[in-house]
Amino acid sequence: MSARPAHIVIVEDEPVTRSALAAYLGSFGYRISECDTAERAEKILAQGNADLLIADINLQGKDGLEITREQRARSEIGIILLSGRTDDIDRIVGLELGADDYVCKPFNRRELLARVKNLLRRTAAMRALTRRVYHFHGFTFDVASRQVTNAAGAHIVLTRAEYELLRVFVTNPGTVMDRDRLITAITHRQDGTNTRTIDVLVQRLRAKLADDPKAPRIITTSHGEGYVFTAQLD
Amino acid sequence: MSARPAHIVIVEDEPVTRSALAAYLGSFGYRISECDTAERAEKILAQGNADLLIADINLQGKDGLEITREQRARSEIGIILLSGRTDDIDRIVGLELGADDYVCKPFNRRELLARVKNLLRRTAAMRALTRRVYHFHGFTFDVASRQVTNAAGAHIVLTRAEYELLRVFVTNPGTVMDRDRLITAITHRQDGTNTRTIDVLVQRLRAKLADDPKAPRIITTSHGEGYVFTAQLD
DNA sequence: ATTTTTTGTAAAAAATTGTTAACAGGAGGA
DNA sequence: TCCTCCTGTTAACAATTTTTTACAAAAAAT
Repeated sequence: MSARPAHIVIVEDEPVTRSALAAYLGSFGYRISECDTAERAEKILAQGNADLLIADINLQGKDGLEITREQRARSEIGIILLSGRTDDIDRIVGLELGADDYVCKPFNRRELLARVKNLLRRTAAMRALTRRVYHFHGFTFDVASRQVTNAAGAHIVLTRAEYELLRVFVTNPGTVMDRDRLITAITHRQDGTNTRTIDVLVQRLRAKLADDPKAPRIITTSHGEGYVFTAQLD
Repeated sequence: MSARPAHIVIVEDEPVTRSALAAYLGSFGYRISECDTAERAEKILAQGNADLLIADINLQGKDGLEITREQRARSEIGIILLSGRTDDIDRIVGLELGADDYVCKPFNRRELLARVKNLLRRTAAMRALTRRVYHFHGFTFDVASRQVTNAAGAHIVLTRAEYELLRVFVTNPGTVMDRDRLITAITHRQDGTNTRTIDVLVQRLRAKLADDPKAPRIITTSHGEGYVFTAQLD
């Protein structure tokens, strides 16, 4: 039984470096997502559950600096840039764009681990303080305090799984998500959980949000694909 | 920069480097305290209003690494180490002691400025957490004197374990903590204590804080994972 | 129109937590 | 020293949450 490990996204198009780094950090219990392009990384980052981004500055297509600029504009995720060059200008530009750290290859992995740990300590505190409140269909959903109130102001009690499910939906509006993705976002188990669990949870969440399954306005079924959050966020 | 400029303490025994650095950072509006020894720096840091520490690793007497170890034990102040050597070992030791950054001389001052800015952004959130008195849901919790008072001003007596538990919660808001972590935080031993002890302590703490277990607002159960402090700290 | 696949729902089963009570050991007082 | 009170801990059982299972209903495919 251990607390949810930090989720680290690695973007690096050189396979050897990438997998070595992933294996090393993974061995310390972090949850690692490996990507070879900026586009794939952004898909994962869009899910909103990543804690730290490690990006190579020299990528084919969109590079590490562009990812840094875009991510910093929308979140406070920790960012560490990797580079093959020990160029001052590159480093300064990266840092001024808001990257928290800049490590030159070849890097000492123990040093990188120390930097990762320190940065996660910083961002953990920041995450706890950034308050996100969503409004839809008269409901108010406070992510930090896990509270939901309806249009009448009544307090709606959500269980942990219902809360996690609503959080995934609300942070990915308009995106069809299949059951596997929803399961991994919700369960704390390691082994495979039956995907039908999602159906039951969706049903209970719909009931609490007064959403009619036959004409859903908040959580819509996408037959053969999964579910989508279709309420208007205001 | 806001009304109150960030306060940066510089410890460097080489006068030229120190005053150049102080002048440069000062020109960006930061409040700078210059010191040439660890002892003087500690006096200023003890006042508790510093936001960032920049320390040379090679000082006469107590060096930068020792300062780092001591400060990290008592606060979450941002720490940047300076060094004349590009030695891997020195750097790793510094980072593992909890320094947020490590810059080798001769450093580019624009780079250092970028690092200072980024680190201050991170610690701004953290500073709110290193307070001594917390307010939530009408309660006041004074960590130093172990006192809790409710909205009516009545004193609430906490036992040692209840106090330790509340302290862990309050200093890690929004973070789901499993029972093992909570156990080791309140009993300072590693051996197998029944994790269900936490449940009983949480229940008693909830009772004293008038938190309904069926719709908790202060200490929320995260089924299968642990507990989270979800009250808004103000 | 019929068959197949997928989803909604209810209810049981499994896992986890809430609550109460009891016990051991330490602190402090008589 | 013995006693009492209090705290931390464990155990037992009740209540709740999560997951699985089963089957009806709906949607898609043939």
